[in-house]
Amino acid sequence: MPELPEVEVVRRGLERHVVGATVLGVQVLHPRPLRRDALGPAGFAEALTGRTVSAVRRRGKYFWLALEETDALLGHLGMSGQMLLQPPEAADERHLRVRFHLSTGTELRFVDQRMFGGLCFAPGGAQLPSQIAHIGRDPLDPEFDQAAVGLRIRRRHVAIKRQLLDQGLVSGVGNIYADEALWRARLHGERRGDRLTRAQVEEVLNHARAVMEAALEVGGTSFDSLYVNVNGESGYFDRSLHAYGLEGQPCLRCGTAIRRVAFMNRSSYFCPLCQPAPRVTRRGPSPS
DNA sequence: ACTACGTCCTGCTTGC
DNA sequence: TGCAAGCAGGACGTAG
Repeated sequence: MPELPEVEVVRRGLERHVVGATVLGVQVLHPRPLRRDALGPAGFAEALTGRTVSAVRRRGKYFWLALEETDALLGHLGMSGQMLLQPPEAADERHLRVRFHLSTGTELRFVDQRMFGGLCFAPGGAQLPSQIAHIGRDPLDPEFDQAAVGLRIRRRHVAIKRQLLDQGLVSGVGNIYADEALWRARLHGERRGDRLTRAQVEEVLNHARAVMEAALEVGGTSFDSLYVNVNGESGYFDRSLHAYGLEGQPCLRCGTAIRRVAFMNRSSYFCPLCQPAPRVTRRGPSPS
């Protein structure tokens, strides 16, 4: 599942291979990935044809191809999306959704099995598409204001894991890196932000940044064959995880079996000894 | 205004 | 054997 490091790997690949290229044609093979596009498949194709990519940018898990520094092609990989550069003679991928013919002679292909991802045309969005104006800066952004984010976290009566996953607060952190950052910070995900110290919040944010930077260094994380970077090469990083997906395995710090609990229609993994649950798990007014 | 939960998707895995 | 349910999960719409 692509999270921030994987998307950054894709961004870099696109930056290297498509900046300067002109879109000669667009073929939409499935309407679903364009569900957030205002123009519809035909309008989408028309709006992009003839445009030249001037830059490739990213915020959190979103990336966009700036078109002559005015409009943009905005994308999100969802759970299983890929941006592949392929020679025209390469066979269509089973889940090929959108094909771009480029002036470089290669094809840019959006492939997405589960179709949680998508593309859309962003008028005037070269610097920052309006569709993602509500997305917060990510911890790898030079302008990420950690003190301000920390303050917001400590003002909310919301569990720390929910806040880490709140893309409007801090973007780029998904379920995997949230669990990893919490394990490193020895914090249970149900601990409420307003019950944490400034140092604890600083620490978990620092760990979130550190684990994503480490993943980026080795080319992104991959847990199955669905994620493939822009060149078709799988990323890898799963060996460095200490909590996510390790139910029943001993915690590397204390040896206690890692536990898995249901959380927001997904799972949370944590060490029950190193990351003790808060005494009050139910939400509500603070006892006074 | 803010928070929380259900829904969207497909394919692999698990269980009866 | 075959089918159904479970699971993965980011973002958004809507309900509270």
